[in-house]
Amino acid sequence: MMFSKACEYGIRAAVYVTLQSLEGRRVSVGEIGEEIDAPVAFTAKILQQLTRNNIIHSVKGLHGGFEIERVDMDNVKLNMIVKAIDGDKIYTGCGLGLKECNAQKPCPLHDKFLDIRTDLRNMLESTSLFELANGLEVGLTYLKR
Amino acid sequence: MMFSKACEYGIRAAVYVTLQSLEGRRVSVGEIGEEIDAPVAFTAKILQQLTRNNIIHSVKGLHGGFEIERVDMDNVKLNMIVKAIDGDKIYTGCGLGLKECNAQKPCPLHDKFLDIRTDLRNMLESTSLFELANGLEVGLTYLKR
DNA sequence: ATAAATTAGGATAAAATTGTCCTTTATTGG
DNA sequence: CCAATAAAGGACAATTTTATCCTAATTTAT
Ligand code: FES
Ligand code: FES
Repeated sequence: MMFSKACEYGIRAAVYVTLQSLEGRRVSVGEIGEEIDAPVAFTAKILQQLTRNNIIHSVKGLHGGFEIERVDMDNVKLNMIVKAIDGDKIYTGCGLGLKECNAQKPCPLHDKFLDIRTDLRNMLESTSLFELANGLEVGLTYLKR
Repeated sequence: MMFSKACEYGIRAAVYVTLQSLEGRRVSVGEIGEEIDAPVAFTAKILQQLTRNNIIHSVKGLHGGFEIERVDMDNVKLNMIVKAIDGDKIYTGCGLGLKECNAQKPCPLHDKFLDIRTDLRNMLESTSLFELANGLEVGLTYLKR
């Protein structure tokens, strides 16, 4: 609705990896797909993007899998994931579909749209994976239903 | 980025029709496509949806075209157009892609997402076509670039 | 009546996104 | 070294969204 499916999966996956890394567990693509209720092979592609962008870390081979370091749980904010997967159209795009958002030659919705986008941006830039994993840990929130 | 392409075209088209109806001019699909820089045949489909939803009015035949009545310029709010074209997933969807947004079993982003969505909703429900056409009329805003 | 203009609507086509499958590469344990 | 395990990556398939084209229906002017 706001993010692509790939991005939604990406965030859910990253949060799940965070949750498990907090317990010291490395997780496989299969487990991730299962636990966030996403197609495994597709999720694998997205995890590749996240590792290439140094958002999570992958280890090949026996006992391998995905993990995230404790510092990164705080340092990685949602906007980094969104940017890695959906690019920055969420920041540069125009709400009414003009080539780019441009205050010099704004679309009729520009001002109102900018307000909301700024809030969205602030939200994404300030929420960390750790924060999101916390609610999960205490059973307040869910990654699938 | 937030609305489908169809919805973006739909809003731009409706605003253009509003602008021209203010001058008493009925406009053709061809002119609309031209003036909002959108594919004509595709725009035609979208205009059909808008007329079926009584958002704008169409007249067939020679000197026909699209128009919108003065009262509707005030009564039609953006949320009606978005709903007609994109449905209500913008209201009911979950930011992280769970089946539906559900406060009983919320995703980790639910609270923060709801704040932003509420603002978006309020914005859409309170801005009318007339308001948007006004900025255009005085040359402050643009429907194409 | 007829011709011209204009929307309505159906059938496709093209492009983008989402999803699957299979092979390769790296790592570990025996 | 060898077998087993797991991510990386390439090729392809399905679905959805976007876009085009053609015909039908409606209205107006002559
Ligand atoms: S120009 Fe359209 S949102 Fe800024
Ligand atoms: S449950 Fe995800 S946004 Fe409400």
